[in-house]
Amino acid sequence: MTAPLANDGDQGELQPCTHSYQVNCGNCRLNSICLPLALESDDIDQLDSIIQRSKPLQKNQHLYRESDEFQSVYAVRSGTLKAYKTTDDGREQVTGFYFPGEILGMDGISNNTHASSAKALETSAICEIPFNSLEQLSSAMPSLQRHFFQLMSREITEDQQLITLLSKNSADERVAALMLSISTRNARRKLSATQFRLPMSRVDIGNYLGLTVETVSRVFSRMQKLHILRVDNKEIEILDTDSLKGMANIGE
Amino acid sequence: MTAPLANDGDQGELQPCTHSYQVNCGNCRLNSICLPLALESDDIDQLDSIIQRSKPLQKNQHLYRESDEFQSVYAVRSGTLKAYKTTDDGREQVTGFYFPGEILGMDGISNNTHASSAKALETSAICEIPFNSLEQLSSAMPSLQRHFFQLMSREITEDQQLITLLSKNSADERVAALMLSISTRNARRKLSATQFRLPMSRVDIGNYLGLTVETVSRVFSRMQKLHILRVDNKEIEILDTDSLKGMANIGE
DNA sequence: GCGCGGCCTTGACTCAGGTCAAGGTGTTCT
DNA sequence: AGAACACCTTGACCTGAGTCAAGGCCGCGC
Repeated sequence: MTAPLANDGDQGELQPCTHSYQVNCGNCRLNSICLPLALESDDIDQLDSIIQRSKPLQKNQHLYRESDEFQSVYAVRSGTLKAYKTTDDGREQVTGFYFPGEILGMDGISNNTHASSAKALETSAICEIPFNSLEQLSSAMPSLQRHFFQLMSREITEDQQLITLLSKNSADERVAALMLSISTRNARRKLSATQFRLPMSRVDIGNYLGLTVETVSRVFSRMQKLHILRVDNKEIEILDTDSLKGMANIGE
Repeated sequence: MTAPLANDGDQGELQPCTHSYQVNCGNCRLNSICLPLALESDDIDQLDSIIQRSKPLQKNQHLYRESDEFQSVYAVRSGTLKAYKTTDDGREQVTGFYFPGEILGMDGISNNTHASSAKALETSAICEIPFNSLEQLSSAMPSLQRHFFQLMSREITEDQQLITLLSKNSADERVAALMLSISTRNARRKLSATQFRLPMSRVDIGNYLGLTVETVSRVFSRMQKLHILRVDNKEIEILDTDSLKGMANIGE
């Protein structure tokens, strides 16, 4: 195991380190999200050894593009990414937002080709996990194999949540649900569950939720009028979580 | 490899055999769909040995229910199933239809709990694949491990297709897309791509596509008037595949 | 054969959210 | 500092799909 360099241990997501990438899985403060399994530290070292950390992605840079050859899955170390598909007639469908600790790119496994594109919404640091090595390691480490099955299964259940949301819920409910989802994911990372900055634009939100920008904007205004949210451009404060949950009208 | 028994080799999906379950993966005519990998025949035998075939499910019987403990994934041998989630306020969201050769239940892996329910739309024969055994076998058989990663990844990309459909497409486009999807899946099983019987009700179709029954019905009428489809209750004939594709306005 | 219940279709009306248009605000580049 | 641009908000209007209501069709049990 490489010894962690002085300043990098808790570097975390806020100021991506541009001069050194000596983070490792053992000292990464996201590993409880990214690797929820109680891996043996030997195992962590093995996993660590296949992971590649390159220099951060700038805002709007692509991590991969639809129809690129699939080589790796990726873990977000800092920043945020959006995944999206382009439809035949050129429109975009945002299929997900990825926050630190979350894994993306798994939709490329089935065809050896990425089924969506992924683009940084802000400067973002990424861990690249070459899939071939991951497969080999998984065969040798049942707990890792299981972990990846679980990760993929979670992606499926989350997509199904979104399907239900799109198919059954009103604009208010959709936006409320997204705010709650971001809140929960923030809390998992030990950040505020009630105050945060949205990394994505209103267009992206609308696109993800199957709404127009105008509608998203009107919903925010409405929620603000009802004192459920304070909205200042991208800064969000949840004033009344219970009402927000009521408005979302869904599980989570 | 065991020699196929006299009558069971091509038993197929039409008349599920209620008196004998001596089908095996080696002689199953769906194995090119279900196991697209060129497995060694030794490997197939091993896989075959962990698969359990029980008696067929009758119409409306559940294969599993939301929040049941997750034990197995399932392959459809004959018949059709629908998977659905029940929302907090008691409404249903159909998340998928499963035809012979297709695998369901993978959404249960992440929590050891099924995230949806699965119910037979008609009498259906099922192969049960206990997940623990599958995991063990996967560790020993890299090609099987890869195959399951791919299957799960395919489920993800299909869900993302549906997300896009729900979020961006009109009622006409949604129904057209579903008809094409069923047509393609029929063709894979060497059945007619242009004539088939819908195993699901209009309610289920509407529910799956985020539409009301009335709208689904109106779309069918419209397509019939345009001579794209012939619709006689559940019997569908595609008269003009190109127009249907035009109407669907999507990739597949 | 008849009556009942489930499923499907059609019509008339309503409304949530889309579209179009205008103006505001914040950020970046020179 | 100022211009240019990207992004956000609000209003007025329109429309596709939902709702409500009625009637038809088909299969099943008696």
